[in-house]
This record gives sequence, structure tokens and C-alpha cells, in this order.
Amino acid sequence: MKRLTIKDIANHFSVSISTVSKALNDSYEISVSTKEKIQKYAKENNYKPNFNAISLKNRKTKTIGIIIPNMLNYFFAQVFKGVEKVANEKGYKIISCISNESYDKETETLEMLSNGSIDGIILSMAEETELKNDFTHFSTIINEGTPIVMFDRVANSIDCDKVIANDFDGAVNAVKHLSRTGHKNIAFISTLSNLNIGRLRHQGYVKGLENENIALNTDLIINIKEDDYKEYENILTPIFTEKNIDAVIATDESSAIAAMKVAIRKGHKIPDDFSVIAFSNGILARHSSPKLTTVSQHGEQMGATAAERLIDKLELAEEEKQESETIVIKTDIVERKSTKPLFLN
Amino acid sequence: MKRLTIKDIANHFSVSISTVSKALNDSYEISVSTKEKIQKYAKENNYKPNFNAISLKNRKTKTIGIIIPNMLNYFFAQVFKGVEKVANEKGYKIISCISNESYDKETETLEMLSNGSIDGIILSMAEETELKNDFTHFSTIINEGTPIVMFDRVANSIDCDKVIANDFDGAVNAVKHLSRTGHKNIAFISTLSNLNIGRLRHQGYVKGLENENIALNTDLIINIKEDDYKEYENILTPIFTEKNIDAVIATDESSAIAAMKVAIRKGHKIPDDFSVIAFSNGILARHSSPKLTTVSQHGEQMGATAAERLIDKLELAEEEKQESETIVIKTDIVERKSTKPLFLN
DNA sequence: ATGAAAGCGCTAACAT
DNA sequence: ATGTTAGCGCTTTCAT
Repeated sequence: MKRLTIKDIANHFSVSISTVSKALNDSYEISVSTKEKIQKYAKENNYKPNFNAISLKNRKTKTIGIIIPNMLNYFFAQVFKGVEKVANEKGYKIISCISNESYDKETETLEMLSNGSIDGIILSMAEETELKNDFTHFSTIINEGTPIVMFDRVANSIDCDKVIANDFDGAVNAVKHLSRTGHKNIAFISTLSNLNIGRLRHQGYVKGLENENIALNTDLIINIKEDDYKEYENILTPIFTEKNIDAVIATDESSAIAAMKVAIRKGHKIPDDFSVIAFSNGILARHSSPKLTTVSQHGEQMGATAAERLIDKLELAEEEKQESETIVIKTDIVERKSTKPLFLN
Repeated sequence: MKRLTIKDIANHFSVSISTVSKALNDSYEISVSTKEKIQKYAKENNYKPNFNAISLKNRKTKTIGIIIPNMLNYFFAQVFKGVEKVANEKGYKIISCISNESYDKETETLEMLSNGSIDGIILSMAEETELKNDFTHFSTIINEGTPIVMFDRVANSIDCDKVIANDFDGAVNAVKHLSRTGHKNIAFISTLSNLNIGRLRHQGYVKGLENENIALNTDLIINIKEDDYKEYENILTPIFTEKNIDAVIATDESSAIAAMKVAIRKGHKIPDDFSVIAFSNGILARHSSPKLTTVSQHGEQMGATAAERLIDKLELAEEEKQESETIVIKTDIVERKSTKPLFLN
């Protein structure tokens, strides 16, 4: 059952292909009777306009590329879901690629996509790219006329739309919460110290302590490599013994859960004499015991926002191009069982 | 910076477009000197053959569609990763779509993809589709000449390649493990009773009991709706009180974790007098306390296998079409801390 | 109301 | 060694 083309239909009715094309597009030029019979025939025989032909003609593919560092990360999966939702609503397809945190893979992917496969790109850059601090592959694409919207891990020096979370404020608020519920010896556990978002959370932590008039004790800042996750407990155990710590802010769920386990093993009662807040997207947090209080990131909303922004830009007439914009999605503290309730006045 | 076409290059050197085309494809027909200058120029100016033009010409897009019921499910994310990996290696792009377990969305997606956007499709069907037992949308696509590879949730009545896990054996082995470590009152908690894979696990459970000469007690079969996950503990608590249960096999992680919490609350020691095994993909299992012993499903391998199979089929010459095949990926029991170690003789 | 023709970017069979 | 032409499936301008 070969797929039907406009030509086949034209042959079938012994009319020209342009008549068929117009009939299918409901042109006023075509008589009602021919329109009807052609449309009927097309429908019955499951005619679908060829995607590549139309894309070639229109110089538009109605598809957007998304590059994600790691699909097993729940946050990114949420973002993806948000992107998919609005893309779908607006009639766009998504070509999705995983960079695996690799600069080379990211570059190759960008290469591969920038041949007319897609109209625009949504991405969060690979860790390696952020470390390398080399963003020329991004500007190349943008200069070729393909808009990029970056989210979460964004390159400040690149002029494009961006969607980020207010990581800084999230950390400030976390400190405030812990302080106002009676904790003063608040440790900061970071698995993201080499990423900008990690730095922002760190700065928020420092600022938060300042706001609460708590002296900064750098001994309580614990940086761990992210891929060590099986080792988190071993790394934290001696530290929790040596230092006087009664609360933790962690940049991710895994290390927060490790911190809780170690604290419990040391005889602490959570949340009464030891509290934990983690930056998180929620899947582990909702299943840990006790359930984790989190600085929640609204990944789906970030994805939806990025997609809306990109599609707006794509569908805007050339003339009315707007400035690039950075949209900040706010974070919320979701109170669960690893912190004492906070009653703000 | 408009994108360069073959025509632009031809103009620049005042040669014909076919000369350029041949030069870029390194044809023997073209003199070395012209080939060199044209290739150099193309490279310097970042020429890339237009994707849609080539796809139109070749009637091949080198892209595959993947339809996944739910991207927030770790198992599906793993499958996706596996697909992405081999697709990427073989030079294929991926258009990914989420069905959200909806029959309508799945049908629309299939519609949208079957217009020449993709060469083949990998999918796991929506729960609604499985319940509805209506697979005509799949056969339509296949009849149009677009191959489908189904994974995990497959339609038996459809003639296409399939990749599944040996859910039945997984359950048999889980029962065996629990029985051989001293448990006789083994409950079966299912959140998937309306899916075929849920039925297979159930049957495996029954068979496993039979193998171990344990009488089947239907009181110990507990079916829960999947979307109730916040309620799992409440649902299980009275059951665990009324019935004499010393072990659990769960069809998913969340309910297994709930079961552990309830058991612990009832004063059971895990794994000594209460053991738990869950069908799972690993993310929660590795973070729960105690860590969950699982029947592990190798999602990435399933995805990779599905992609290999599809691409093989796509690249095979028409003549040598093979029969459809169902590939079974074996499951493994990964022992963690929710079961006693099993020393098989 | 219908059709012819050009063109989107590229390849390939067929001249020259 | 290089060029001409037709065609992939479709839209659109310009005849008729």
C-alpha cells in the first residue's frame, strides 16, 4: 500500500496536480463539486501531504530540537515533558538528543540538527561545555539563523533567550527556613560546585546566613563529586562526626538522602534536632523516609516556558524581532517531613 | 548569514550545480582540482546538504519516531537512552512523542508521524490502548509500509517485531528467592493488573508458588490502582494487620517501598522476618532504606535492541525481508538489603 | 474553474 | 571533465 501523492489523485480524476493541490487546500478557485470529490477521495485513501516536500517548500519544518544532558535525570525529564506539551499543542514535533554531558556530542548534535531538520533549538548545556567555557558552537548556530532557547544551564555570554530557576533565592529561603525553625549550624552540601547553578546556590546560602546573622563557617561547606553517589554516606560520616551540624542544605536529592541516613545513624531525630532541605525535582524526595523538604524547581514549567518562547520567536514575522530575554522561574519550598513546620508571621 | 546551497557554490565558481553536487560527493567524474576547491569552499563556508531536500529525494529520512507512554517513568527513560545510543551510532535522529497513556494521543501521534517524517517507529503502547484492545492504528501504519517495533507493552495480535522482558520468569524467580530464604506467606502486590505485563507477573507468581509447593492463597494478592500512589500505605496497613504476610513481591517500586514502610511500622525487621522484592528499574530501589532487592529490567538494553532491530529492518533491501520476531530480554534479580542473601547450591 | 510552469535543494541518468 | 535535465511532492503565480 504505497502512500498516495497529489499526483496519484490527479491521475485518478484526470485533472492537473495544481487543481488537486488547490482542492485539498480548499481554494476558492476550485468548484465545489471537484473540491468535494477530491477531498472525499483523499480522506478515504488516507492521503497525507508529504512532510519533506512541504518543509522544503516552506523552509520551515515545524519541528524543534531539544538537547538534554542526561535523560535519566528526573528534572530534565520534567522539562522535556513541558516542552513536549506545548510543542504538541502548537503543532510542533520534537527531535530529542542526549549530550551525555559531553562537549563533543553536543557539538556534533548541533551540527547534525543545523541542516534544516529543525526550526529552533532548546537546550541545557553539557557539564563539559560549561567547564570548557567554549560556546562558539552555540553562536555559530544562532548566526546561521536558528534560534536557541537555553534553560537551567545557560551560557551568560551568548545572546539568546534563557529560562532559569532562581537558584540564588531558593538557597536564601532554605537558610531562612532552617534558621527560623531553630537551626544555626547549617551545612551546605554541593555536588554541583563546578556548575554555575551550583555557584548560585552557594552564593544564596552565604547570603541567607548573612540575612539571618549567622556567621559563615566554611568548614560546613562540603563539595562532593556528583558521580560519587554511592560514596556519599562514607564521605559524610566522618564530617558529621567532627563538625557540629544540625541542618543541611543539599544541592541534590541523593546527597540529601545520604545526609539523612548518616544523621539518623548518629542518633539524630529528623526533623526535631536535625533538618534537611534539598534542591530537587521530587521523585526521590517523595519516597524517602522521612520525606524530604525541597526547594522545588518546576521543571515542567521551565520546559513549557522555553517552548512557548521559542515557538513565539519562530512564528514572529522577521520585522518584529524582539530582544533576547531571560525568564526566571521561581522556586518554592515544599515542606515535607525533613524539616520542622515554619509559621511565618 | 543565510545557509549556503549547492546553487550558491555553483554560482560562486561559475560551474553547474551537478558539478558541485558530484564534487561534494567525491565523484570520480570530477577533476581533482575542482573537487578540492569546491570542497574547501564548502567546508570554509559551513555548507551542509539540506535535510529535507535529501529526504525528499531518497524517500528516507534517517529518523525514527519513538512513542513513550510517560517520560517521567525511569524505565521508559532508560529505554529511550538505549534507543538514542544506537540510533545515534547509526546516524539516525529521533523524534520523540509522549502518549500520556492516552489512546487518542497515541493515534494522533501516529497520524502525525506517518507523513514521511520518519522511516520507522518504536513504541510501547498507552495503557488506554491496551485496555481498549483496539490496535487498528498500528496495523494501518504497518500496512502503509512503516515498520514498527514494540517494546514492553506489546500487542500480541499485531504482526511486528517486539522486544519484551521475561516478566513471567522474573516473578517465578522472585518467589523462588523468597521461598528459599525462608518465606512462605508471600503476598503479591500489583499496580498493573490491567496490563498484560501485570498479568504475566501474576502468572509467574502463581507458577513460582507451585514450583515451591506453596499453596496459593488469593487473599495475599493485592491489586491497587497505579495512580493511588499516595495512598499505598493506607491501603496496605489494614491488610498487613489482618493477614499473615512475611514477604512481598511488588510489580513496582512505589508500592514496594510503601510495603516496607508499613512492615517496619508493624515492628517487622527487614529482611530478617520480612522480605520484599520489586519489579523495578532501579532509581528508587537504590535510595530506599533498606535498599530494595529488585527484579531488574534492563531498560537500556531493551531500547538498544529495539533500535537495532528497527534499523536493520530499515536498511535491509526489500527482497530480503525477514519474518517478525519477538526478542525476550531476561530479567535479573539484583540483591540489595530487603531480602536475605540466597546461596544457591 | 482549471492548468502549466517554476521552484524549494538535491541527485543521477544522460548528454556533450 | 562538465553540463543539461528530469524528478522527489508540493505550492503558487500566472496563464487560459
